[in-house]
Amino acid sequence: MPQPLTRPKVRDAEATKARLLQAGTEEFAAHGIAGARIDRIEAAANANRALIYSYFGSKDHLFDAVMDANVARVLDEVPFKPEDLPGYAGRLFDFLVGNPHLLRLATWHRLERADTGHEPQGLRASVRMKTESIARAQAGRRLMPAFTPEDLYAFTMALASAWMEASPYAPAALSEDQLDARRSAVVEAVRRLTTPTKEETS
Amino acid sequence: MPQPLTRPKVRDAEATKARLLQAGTEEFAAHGIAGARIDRIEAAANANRALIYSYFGSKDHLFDAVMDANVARVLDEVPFKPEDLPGYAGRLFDFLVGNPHLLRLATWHRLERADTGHEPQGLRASVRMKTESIARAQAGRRLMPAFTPEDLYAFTMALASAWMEASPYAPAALSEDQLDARRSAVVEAVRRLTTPTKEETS
DNA sequence: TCGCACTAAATAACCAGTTATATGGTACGT
DNA sequence: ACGTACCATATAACTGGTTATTTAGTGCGA
Repeated sequence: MPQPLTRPKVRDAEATKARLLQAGTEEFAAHGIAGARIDRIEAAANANRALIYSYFGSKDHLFDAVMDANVARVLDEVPFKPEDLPGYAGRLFDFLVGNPHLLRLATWHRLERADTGHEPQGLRASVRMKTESIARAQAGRRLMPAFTPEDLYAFTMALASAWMEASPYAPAALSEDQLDARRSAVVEAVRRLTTPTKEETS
Repeated sequence: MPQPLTRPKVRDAEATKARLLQAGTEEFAAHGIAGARIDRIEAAANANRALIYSYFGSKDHLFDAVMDANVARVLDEVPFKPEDLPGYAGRLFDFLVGNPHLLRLATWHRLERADTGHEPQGLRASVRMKTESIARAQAGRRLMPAFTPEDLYAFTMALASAWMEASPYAPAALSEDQLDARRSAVVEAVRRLTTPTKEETS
């Protein structure tokens, strides 16, 4: 990560934007907006700081662009099926293990940028899609109606990321086995939210 | 919060420290460590900035002191019984609703201060006490052993604060009824983690 | 030759932390 | 009762370094 990104031989605005986004992702994930330093991004991206301003407008807007790009990745790479919320939780857990800065970026966004009204591109629509499909699955009796769709979605997200709230930044501290055990526990927990209890009848 | 705190007529170091802690709590909860401004704390506390340095040493150490004070409050005011994790989740939920900056402070701590090695006074001991008492309750068959004590504790915390991860800073947006409904959902969710499912026998 | 990618240097504001000084209370000597 | 030396509390002004953003260009590539 301290290694500066490599530049193509020819001038390429798109490639430079990509490098700035990559360097911005790491810098913002590590330090947040207020703690991020333009000169560190400049150095890591191997690009001149003025380009940040001509391509993105400001430090804050670079953060927004970083958020948009990363949220898009999650939405693309973690498929969602309302009938299989435990599986979704497991896949989300895996994704967060593999991409530890994502949770940090999302958290910085909530803390530093929630009141600005800017929301990551596509996030609201995606959440609505998910809760509505949960509601349809419940109406079609393919899913327990014990919780509202919003609660069920929030709980699933919370459980999938619960382990990180207690851990330090680097997840490498956990062994393969410990990681598997945690993943199973998360899946099992979500299963219990979507499965009838002893005294309930379907 | 923009209203400066009132000063006693007589000089009183303890009262000044308390005002600095109070002003620091609000400033740090709102902006984090990097975003907090000494001159704003100075103004809000109605005290001189140099006192921050003579009483606490630095901006970072003031943050640590703020954390210690607030963590102590939670530990004091939210009683824990391993046999009643759903009730604990409900009480924690209530406390977080009543004290919205606490979750923000804890989050800033995790993001900005986790790698410094400083931990809030008494937190580690309290967590150990809780997980160990969960383990004892499971051994004594007063609690389902479906999850490890650590997982059960982490999940309970995550569910109690799940609603905030999705909401903006001010929780005032929710009506009394919505709040009650969310609280019930949290309690019910934790109950399902500690109760046998249909196919299980005690 | 024209536009665009890119650069170095400048700028102006900001900000954590320090210092030199003042002030109020208090204990003690007389 | 009175003065005064002493110390903790408090303050205003300052310092030196940092930081986001702008500007005035340079030169590549088509």
